[in-house]
Amino acid sequence: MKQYDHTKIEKKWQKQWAKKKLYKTVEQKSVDTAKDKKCYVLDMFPYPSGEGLHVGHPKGYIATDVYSRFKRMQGFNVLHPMGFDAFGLPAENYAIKNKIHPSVAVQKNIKRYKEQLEIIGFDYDWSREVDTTDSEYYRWTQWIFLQLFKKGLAYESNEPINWCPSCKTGLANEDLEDGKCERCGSVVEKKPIRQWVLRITDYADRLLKDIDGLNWPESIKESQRNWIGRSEGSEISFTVEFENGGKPGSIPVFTTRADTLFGATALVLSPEHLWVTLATDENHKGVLKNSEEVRQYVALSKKKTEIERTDTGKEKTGVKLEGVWAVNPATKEKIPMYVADYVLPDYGTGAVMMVPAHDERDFQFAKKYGVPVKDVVRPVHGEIHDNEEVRKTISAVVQRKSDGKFLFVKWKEFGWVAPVIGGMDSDTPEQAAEREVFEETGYKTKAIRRLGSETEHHFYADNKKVWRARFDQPVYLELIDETAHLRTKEEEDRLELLWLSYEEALKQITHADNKIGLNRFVKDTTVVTDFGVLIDSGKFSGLISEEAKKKITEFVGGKMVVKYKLRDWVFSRQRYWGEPIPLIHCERCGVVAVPEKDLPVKLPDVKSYEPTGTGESPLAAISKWVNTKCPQCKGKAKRETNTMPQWAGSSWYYLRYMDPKNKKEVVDPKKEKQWSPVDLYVGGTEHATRHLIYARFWHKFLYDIGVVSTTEPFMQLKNQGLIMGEDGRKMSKRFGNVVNPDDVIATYGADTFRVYEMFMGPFEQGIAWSTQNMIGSRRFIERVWKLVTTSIDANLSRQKNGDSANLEVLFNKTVKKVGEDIQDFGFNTAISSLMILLNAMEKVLVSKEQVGVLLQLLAPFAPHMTEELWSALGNKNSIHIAPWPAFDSTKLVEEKVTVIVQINGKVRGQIVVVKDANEDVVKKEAQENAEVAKWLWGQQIKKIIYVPGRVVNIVI
RNA sequence: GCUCGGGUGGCGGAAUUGGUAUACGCGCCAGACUUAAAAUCUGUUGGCCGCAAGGCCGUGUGGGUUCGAUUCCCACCCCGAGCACCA
Repeated sequence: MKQYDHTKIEKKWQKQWAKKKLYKTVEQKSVDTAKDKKCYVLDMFPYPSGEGLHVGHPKGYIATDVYSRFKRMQGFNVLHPMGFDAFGLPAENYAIKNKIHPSVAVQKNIKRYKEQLEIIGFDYDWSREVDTTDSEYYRWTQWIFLQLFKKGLAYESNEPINWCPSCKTGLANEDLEDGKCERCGSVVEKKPIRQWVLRITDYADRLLKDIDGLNWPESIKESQRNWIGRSEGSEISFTVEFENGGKPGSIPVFTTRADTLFGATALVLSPEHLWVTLATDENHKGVLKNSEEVRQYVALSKKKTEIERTDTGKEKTGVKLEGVWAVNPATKEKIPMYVADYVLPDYGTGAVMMVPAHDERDFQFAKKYGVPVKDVVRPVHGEIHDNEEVRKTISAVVQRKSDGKFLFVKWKEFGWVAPVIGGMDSDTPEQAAEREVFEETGYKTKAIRRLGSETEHHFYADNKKVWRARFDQPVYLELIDETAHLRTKEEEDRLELLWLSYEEALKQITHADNKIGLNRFVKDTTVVTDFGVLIDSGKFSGLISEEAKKKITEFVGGKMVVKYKLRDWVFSRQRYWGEPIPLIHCERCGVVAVPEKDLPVKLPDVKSYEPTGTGESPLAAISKWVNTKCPQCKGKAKRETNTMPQWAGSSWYYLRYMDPKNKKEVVDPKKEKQWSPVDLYVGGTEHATRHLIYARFWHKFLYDIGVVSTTEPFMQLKNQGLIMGEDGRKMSKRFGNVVNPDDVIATYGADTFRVYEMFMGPFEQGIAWSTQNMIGSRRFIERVWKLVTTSIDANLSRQKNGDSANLEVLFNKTVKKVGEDIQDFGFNTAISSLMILLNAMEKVLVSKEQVGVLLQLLAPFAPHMTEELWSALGNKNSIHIAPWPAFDSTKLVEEKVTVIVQINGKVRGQIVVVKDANEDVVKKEAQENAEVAKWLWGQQIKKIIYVPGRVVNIVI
């Protein structure tokens, strides 16, 4: 028996495979027939850092490798390529820090990554490798940009954008994390600089809608939906009038709650709102009486960082605009105007109507600044039924001063705990509340105030057996004295008095609806943000919110609109290491596209590439490169000096793999049709709202201009869970817990490494590395080695007790399960069933065929050792192109099955019966079983349930 | 706060349409081999009570549906992720 020498075996086969071009993908002649047997398996290509790979990085690559090998064995024409993404900030910052030119550093890092990947034994077709920094690649990145430019989807802008003071460049919204630069953690500023922006918002609707059809993890889909942030609402104009007699103007607001328009008691503008800017400038003195105060407030809020500005916990601030007012278009009432920085400038119209009664933020502001609160929606709880008995009630909130507890009653007959609730006659809610509290509890009280508006409840009154509608007004009352007066005997028998703290009350109150008044009092808020029925809203009173939105919008001449949170993609970086934006600024013709024949616009090779920090790219200083001729008028012109963001190259790389050497176009349409779309895409969750949105956007654009044939690039997406360090923390140099795959592979072998990473746990779940646990995988590999080599040595006639024929069912089951598990990424259970099979095989005499099947099933996971043993078995061709084993679906169940016998659902015994045993026979046998009979002794059997082949349950 | 995931032995984790909970692996314990150790092999291993036979309890908590619930329904608690003053 040969010793298992992983290093020798792995080197040998990696060399062989490369030599024989085993994994080279070829296009098939006929697109139509090729299409249904193709499989495009894609990894998110790495961004090669100077650190090299740690053991966590290859997890996804191993998974796609297993999957693609499996698919190849199933006869699919597999495309499984790999490449490198290397433009952008991280590479440039690394280069600056280490004083190596980025182009040199990147090539060095790529080389190191490739070496590390190669020893793991992947089946990549390296002849298709792409490198986003190669000018032959970025020629096409630039080409796509030009198409966007030509379609008007790339535009120049000077709006304030996110600026990272440390990286010295503008950033897209997607590049921020909690208002900080995602790369370096610096707090970003708002800075107006000239920049190129892509109109991704034009695609917002399609990007959102098409999410539904994707076979992606729910969490990623949800992240994208959140990020796009669609909301339907109304745009409504408010007339503005001037105290000094100026000409009235109007300001549009965006709202999703037009149904609350009658409750709009102020108009609020963001500090950046154009109207505010105009009203406070030199030319419009006299419009605002407090112009200076407003100007100062605006200046102050512009100084705040994004984080300070959008901190939800912070108290709201603002300034009233004196000397002007707005007119509520529904009520025609004059309402005050404020400027406040809780209103964001770049969402909706930058102005909102303030409805304190039905919006949490407005309520906070209104309370502080004394804006009136007007309730216009009555919340509805429960569902409306026909023939309801209607009651108008009050519910009383009574607090005792001495210990702060609240008064409740317990209904002795039903066990209900509730506040005092009583019917209203012709009196006011206050009078009714005082009367009811006294009658039911004997306490004298004084009503202080109503707690918000009425609430509406629909419920089934159990005690009276009727459906009931209740309109309830919560009222707060003060105790006149803390001693209760005598109650009638009748009341004493009916109701028990309880004094409860707020927390106790929340727990004990038996009907959730009865907590409303108490909550309004304790939390000191009467805000109702739910939909309901309109009240106090003129002719719209009585309508439900959903209906009223549209009708009120129409009534005031507004329109229904859709808004998105998604912002256009800030696409230029004031940095060196990126694709030059292929545009030319001509003194006469303006912005002109570089002619396609002149692409690529190569990044000039320079010594000094540090960012300038002025808002200009370092390229601007290279006059030889910058100064050029206008392609149209041949006059003096300058090149655009901004470069593209890191995400440009990765937004379309999956297309280039289909046709990596094409000099004439992005991709040959025939090849595109054969391979598109990507069938399976694997990578980390960190790309949820950047790469995966950008790539979808570009893909849809390319679809629109006829470059690609599908509307979505990636049909199925899987996220690998993170591998943490042995200490449970994220693997990082800082923690000293990084495990290097090269070391692991040198000691234990690539096959062990691969099997372990797939066996660790569910693929999509994060998990800590454990070298100890990995040894279990090594043992498994060694046991397979031993089983196969001893079988070969003994000429496949090892004598053991038993007979390999007994394994037939297990083999069929395992073949089925391993195939299914790989198909849906259940690698851990696939390996577990292979272990079960091995355990069984070790105990009996196995045939050459069976040994072969074991190796084939294991081949995608452990490609080297299975190849070695496969060839030792006498096979001439590679195991990796051998057809995947088939199973016999008639032989998935043993001839004899164990049926458990339960009595009243508890397992009391088991019987062995033939597979298709007659139900009555099984039931009879079950009762005769000695263990079971014991429990049945002297009992009356009520019922027997039989689940074929599984369980007999006897009910006694 | 909203949304999406997820809570199962000492640990990683398995469990078809509701049908023997803890497969497989790690660790632990015991045994074999060895002068010894490592490696390997064999066996045990959810908790409680019991000498034992055996019994009871057990999938975050509390209810419910069912002959039977890790699985379905309701309420709640905890952990992870995304979004968050988006009107």
